[in-house]
Amino acid sequence: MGIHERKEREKEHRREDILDAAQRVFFEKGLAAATMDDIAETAELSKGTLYLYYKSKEDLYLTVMMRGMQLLYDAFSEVAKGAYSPAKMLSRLPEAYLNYFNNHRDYFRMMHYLQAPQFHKQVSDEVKQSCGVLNQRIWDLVNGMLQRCIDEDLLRKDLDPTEVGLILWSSATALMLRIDNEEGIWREAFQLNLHDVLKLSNGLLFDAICTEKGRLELKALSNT
Amino acid sequence: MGIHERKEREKEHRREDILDAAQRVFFEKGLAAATMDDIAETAELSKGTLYLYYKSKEDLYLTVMMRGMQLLYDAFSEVAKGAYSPAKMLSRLPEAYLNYFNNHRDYFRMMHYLQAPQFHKQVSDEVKQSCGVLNQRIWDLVNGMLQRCIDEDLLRKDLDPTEVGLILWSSATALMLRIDNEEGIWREAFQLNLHDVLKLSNGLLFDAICTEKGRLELKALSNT
DNA sequence: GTAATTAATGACCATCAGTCATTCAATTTA
DNA sequence: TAAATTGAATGACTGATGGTCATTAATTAC
Repeated sequence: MGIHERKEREKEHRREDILDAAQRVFFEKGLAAATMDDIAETAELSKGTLYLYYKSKEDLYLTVMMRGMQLLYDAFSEVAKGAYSPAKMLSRLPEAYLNYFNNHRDYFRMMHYLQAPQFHKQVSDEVKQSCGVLNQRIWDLVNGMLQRCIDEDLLRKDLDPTEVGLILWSSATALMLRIDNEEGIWREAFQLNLHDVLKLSNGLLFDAICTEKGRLELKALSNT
Repeated sequence: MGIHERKEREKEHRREDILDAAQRVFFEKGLAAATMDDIAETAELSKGTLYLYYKSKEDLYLTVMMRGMQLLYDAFSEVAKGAYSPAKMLSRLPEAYLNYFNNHRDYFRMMHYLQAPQFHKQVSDEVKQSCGVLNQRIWDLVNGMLQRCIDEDLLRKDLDPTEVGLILWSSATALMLRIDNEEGIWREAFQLNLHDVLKLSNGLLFDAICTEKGRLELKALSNT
């Protein structure tokens, strides 16, 4: 009796098709400007059908966004599992995030539309939870790497890895958001290259959190 | 012939009344959840009248927000003009911003709802320009202060004041947004006090941008 | 007192997220 | 094979909301 299983597969397939359509529309228009009719038309389905597979527009949005979170997880995972030295790993971490920003800009953007809290109303508990789990996994991964660097005496032992991670992440993300939205403004009004500012910001912070040993090893790496 | 002038005053007064009403509603509900009918009811006017005084909901929003920007300008202005030593000024700068965040949380929030670029569509050119001017004035003020600290050999001479300002501002703001939105999450999931993280982040950055002299003077100040 | 100007109104329009009674095709039963 | 059952898909509809405009009311000018 493979009929039931075939139907399940078809249903899953349709779910993915809808998600692909939603992704195209959200990438192009952003959350607010995208309409469910747009997505329905792109998916070549009626609007009502979308609601058989996803509870709300916001659920669809977050589900697309989770694809982006998974990509980021994979990128960090690569850094963690690559057979690098701990110092190499430490220097690869910001590179990996910058890479993600440059190569998956659409996902990066999606991950930061949802800062306004009032919009979380429409998100189903399941999706909220899935998001939370993925988020936690990413942070655990980063924390693990930073802890290793502390153990190896590359980062100061008096610092908490989670605090360090949050500081590095937040400052990098804040500048990336400016690069994404305001690059022209800063170039024209202040003759500032925001990519350089991001590099400087990272450099200053790493200088401040590294041990002497860590600074030396990172410098040695950047010279090769 | 004072009639015309009286009418002008009344019109200006009404404009302010509408803005007060809008402020109350935006503070309570945020941009998305606030409706023009809410604002009209709060102002005890019909919705149509609002549009005689403001071109759009977004215009109203930004005009309220500019009150908050002015307050921030005033706070920084106070720091710049207070008869402090340059070192005192430097230490007061992050304090002033943190103060603003704590005491004018509603305005702080408003200033960060508008990250999504697609919503700027509805903003009139006049309001956009006014915002830009205020923004520029704030940055000029901060840059001036940082330049003074560089001249006084408190901050490293190889750094650009605008770059330093942007780095300090962005990282502080990013953490404040997390405090505002996610404080509970971080406390529960990672036993992290975000206020402490903010302090640490500032400490690390100041350590990295100060000269030896600057570090000593700031340390002397914090011990008194 | 009458005409002209200005302020205010609220019914109305268009858009859009989400719903649901109905349709239609595939599957099962007899 | 024919009838009955299931459930996927539909699209007209609802309610909410930003914005408009013809009409009304009030004030000023002559």
